[in-house]
Amino acid sequence: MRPYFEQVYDLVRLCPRGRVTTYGALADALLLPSARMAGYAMRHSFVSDVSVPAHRVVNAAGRLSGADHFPTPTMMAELLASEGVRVERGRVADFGELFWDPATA
DNA sequence: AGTATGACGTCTC
DNA sequence: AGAGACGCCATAC
Repeated sequence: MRPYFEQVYDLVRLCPRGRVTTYGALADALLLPSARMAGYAMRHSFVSDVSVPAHRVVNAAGRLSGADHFPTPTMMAELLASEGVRVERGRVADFGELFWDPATA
């Protein structure tokens, strides 16, 4: 059994460009006991040298809850925007359509 | 070994 | 709609 974080990283890396997923969905797909672990792993991934498209992971409401943890608060939205994801007022506009279910990966 | 801490989720006010 | 309370459980200290 590999470390929790690594499992989360691998799954997030599978997220197609221009799509987004949620912490809860990741937790469910990985059978994580709680969604907090997904977020915790993401935060740790940033301090680690792991390259993970963390900007594609948002909370259940499509909010960019992790934006504050990026080098700059606007970086997350910029990255998403550059992939064709519309971000308005700190949340994904077409979250319902852009949502990518990690369980179907 | 015990306490504190969350890039969450859901309910309540 | 916005804000606060609580449950969740692996890591960090």
